[in-house]
Amino acid sequence: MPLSELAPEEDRAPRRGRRKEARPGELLDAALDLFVEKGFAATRAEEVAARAGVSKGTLFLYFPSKEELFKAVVRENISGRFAEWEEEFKSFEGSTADMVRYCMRVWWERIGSTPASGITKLIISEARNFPDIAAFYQQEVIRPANQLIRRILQRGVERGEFRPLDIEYAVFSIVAPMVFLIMTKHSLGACVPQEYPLDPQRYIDAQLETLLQGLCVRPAAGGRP
Amino acid sequence: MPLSELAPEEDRAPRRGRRKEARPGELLDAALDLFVEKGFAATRAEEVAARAGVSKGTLFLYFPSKEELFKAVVRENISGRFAEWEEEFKSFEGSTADMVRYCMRVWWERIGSTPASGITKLIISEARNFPDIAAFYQQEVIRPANQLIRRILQRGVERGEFRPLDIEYAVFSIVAPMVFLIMTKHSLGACVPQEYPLDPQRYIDAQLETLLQGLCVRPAAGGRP
Amino acid sequence: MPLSELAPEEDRAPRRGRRKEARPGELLDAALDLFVEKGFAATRAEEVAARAGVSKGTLFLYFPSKEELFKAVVRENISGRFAEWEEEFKSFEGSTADMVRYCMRVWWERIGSTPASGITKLIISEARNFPDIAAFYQQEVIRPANQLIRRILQRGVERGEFRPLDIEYAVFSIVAPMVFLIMTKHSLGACVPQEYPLDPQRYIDAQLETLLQGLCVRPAAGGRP
Amino acid sequence: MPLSELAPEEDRAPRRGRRKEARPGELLDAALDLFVEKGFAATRAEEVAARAGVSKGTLFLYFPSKEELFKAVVRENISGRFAEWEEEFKSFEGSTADMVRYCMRVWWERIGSTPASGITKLIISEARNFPDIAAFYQQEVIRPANQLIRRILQRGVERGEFRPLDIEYAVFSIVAPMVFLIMTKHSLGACVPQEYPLDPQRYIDAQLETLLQGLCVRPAAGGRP
DNA sequence: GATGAATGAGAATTCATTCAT
DNA sequence: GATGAATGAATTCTCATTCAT
Repeated sequence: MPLSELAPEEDRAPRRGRRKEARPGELLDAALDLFVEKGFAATRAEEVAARAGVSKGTLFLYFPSKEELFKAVVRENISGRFAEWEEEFKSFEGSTADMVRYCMRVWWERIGSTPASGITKLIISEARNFPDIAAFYQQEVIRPANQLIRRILQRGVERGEFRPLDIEYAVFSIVAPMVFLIMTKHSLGACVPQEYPLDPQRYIDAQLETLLQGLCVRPAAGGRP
Repeated sequence: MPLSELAPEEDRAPRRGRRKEARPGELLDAALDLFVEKGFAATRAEEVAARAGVSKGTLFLYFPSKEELFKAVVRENISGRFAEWEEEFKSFEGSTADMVRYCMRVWWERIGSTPASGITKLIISEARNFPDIAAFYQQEVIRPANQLIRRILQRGVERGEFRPLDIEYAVFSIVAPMVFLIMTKHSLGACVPQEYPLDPQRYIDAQLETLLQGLCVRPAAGGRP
Repeated sequence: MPLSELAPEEDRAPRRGRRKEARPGELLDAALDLFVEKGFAATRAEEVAARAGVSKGTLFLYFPSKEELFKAVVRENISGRFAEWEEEFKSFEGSTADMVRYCMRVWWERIGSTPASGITKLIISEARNFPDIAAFYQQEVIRPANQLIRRILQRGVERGEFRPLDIEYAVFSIVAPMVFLIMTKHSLGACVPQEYPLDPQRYIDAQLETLLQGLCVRPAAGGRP
Repeated sequence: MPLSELAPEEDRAPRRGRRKEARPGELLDAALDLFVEKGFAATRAEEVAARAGVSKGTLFLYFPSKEELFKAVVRENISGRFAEWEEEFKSFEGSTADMVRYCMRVWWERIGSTPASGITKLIISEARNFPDIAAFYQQEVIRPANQLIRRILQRGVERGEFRPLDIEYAVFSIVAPMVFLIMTKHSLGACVPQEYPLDPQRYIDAQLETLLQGLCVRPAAGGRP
């Protein structure tokens, strides 16, 4: 048995033949990056393949067309974690303000700061070229996300922590700053270095401060925001 | 005197034939629409020409390349109105909360609700393909806009109307909802009809409500903003 | 009678409306220059018009197509002077060597040094794209020219001035240096300045020297070269 | 051992399919032919591809643009054989007249009669559209060629075989007939069949006869040339 | 399975030619 | 007659996709 076979595959020079099962994933990662960076139309299939370390032909071995690759990228990066999050929130013990804080921070940790955040920019940029993908994303991500936030706001109002709200539209007070942060990160933030990137902690703190004071009932005096 | 003579010349210009003066504008309008809708790469030059009612060749008579057309679209739609707005705000008499309200509403009227709003989506989507245009836009639009808002917030804080703020980042509490509204309008909002479009008045009112309560000092008691 | 009419037309500012009858000629001159410089296909009709100081439309007013313009250029620059030259030579009194000298020098004066020399380069470059023009040129220019030279050589041989020659092919001993000089002038000579242009007098003298010694009978005795 | 194994590999290569090694050469050959025939501008890239038996796309796989193809054609057909020829001449034993004869005949065999001769017509026709290529050709081909001929003439003069010459310009007495023969072959000669083609042996013999008698010292006495 | 040479439909761009003014 | 805005056929070049190896 040659020594080379003892080393884990990826530790060896990955010149050729990496873990086979990993290829589609690497292609999807590369595709996400490039689609986010340049848009669907301006991304060349060969570039995706090159970044994934395979040849052009291999890309089409796993995905029948560039469009199918796009769909797979969206599917792959759709957070299917809403059920899990609903659970976390159902058993949440603290104040609703804390829920909102937790919500934004955990979102940043698990989504916003990861490459998956790019999917948001991608969908926004490409929605009108792929209306069915857009509808799918609306269905699978945006609607559940909004629903989750709506429940939080409802809880706040019901428990007398938040003032009466136009809940349907108040949702966007939470969503907009998150979307804005992502858009910034993936567009201007990636190419106008003297002004960006924003500091995400400071950004989220600043938004939360104003947001929560804006949502909470104004007490004779107020607890910490 | 026939009524028709009251109409400005260009309204009676021949639908086809010589109209050198009008062409570039029509092409820029068509291009803005299509670039916003499909992105730069996915928009065919011939489509732009067709939408402007001219032939492919005519487009290249006025713009030496598709890329120059893109740049011209951005240049054309850059709001050079910040000086004017600064003026309006300098002489503003009311409360700073009213300034913020005025700011968002007037923005919607003059920018958000017009086709020019598309430029924001366009820049965000294409920034990384056109970094110099992005830098230019940052310089000419974003920086002055942020500066304007920063001044408003400063005024609020200085006059004791707003609580102490991380002004640099508090700016985004005003910008984010506006950008989000535009993005919605130009992406999902244009292709997932069952959930959109948002009602802009209601949206702006809801955001202002939370935003202003979030910014203002908490009074012992307070009239609603 | 207005004063302006006294001045010769071309002396006045030729901003607009030059001598009408002159236009086709100016177009032909411009076209010859540009066709020689860049070739037929690489010359744009608008450039020809611009160099002639008229608009694109005017060009097509005088010549129904770019190809017809080309044909007119060739026709215009065809030396119809062979009859006249035949005459000159018929009554020529001196030695045949002097005829040859006279021939090359007069050719340089009347053709080689003028813009009309470009037609040779043009024909050589474009012959295969315009075989009928090539045939026409062969018929109208090359054949008579060769005929003229053939007669000179014949005279030299008949009078015992020249040695016996393969007259048909000896013609090229006179033609080749002239064609070469023109080709040099209009191609490399126009763009490799450190080696060119050749000095035409010196060139012609050098060629004549060798040529005539080569043609003349060797005075006393001589091994074949 | 089967005979077929003696044939070089590329002779047995499949007419279609993978032939990366052979493609550029085939394309260059096709391009040389067509550029010589029709000129650079009038030759369509697709035609070149078709003549090489491949598709449009394949051409651009090997050459990034039509202009680079042109440059490659010139580079490919530049005779790098001057060193070798210098060698042949250095060790030449016979008379200088024989050298001149050998020179023209060997030139016809190795260059003039091959497709590579087209490069001369190509350069002359396109020099002004590609001045840098022209300069390169001047540098790499014309200058060494002239140098070679200059040395021959010098040898003739030094050994008392040739009369005193304006060597710089006498070079053209050898070059001009060769260039003329090539130009004839590739332009009128290819499209006015009733007068052409010239018989190269007869042409070269006729030129040599006159040329050498013109160069050699006149044996006993001499009338003025 | 993987590759990359080859393909050809499609997009940007050019430019001869037309024609309303 | 002259103009130059407009046209669209023709051309260069790109790139998703195929397929022989």
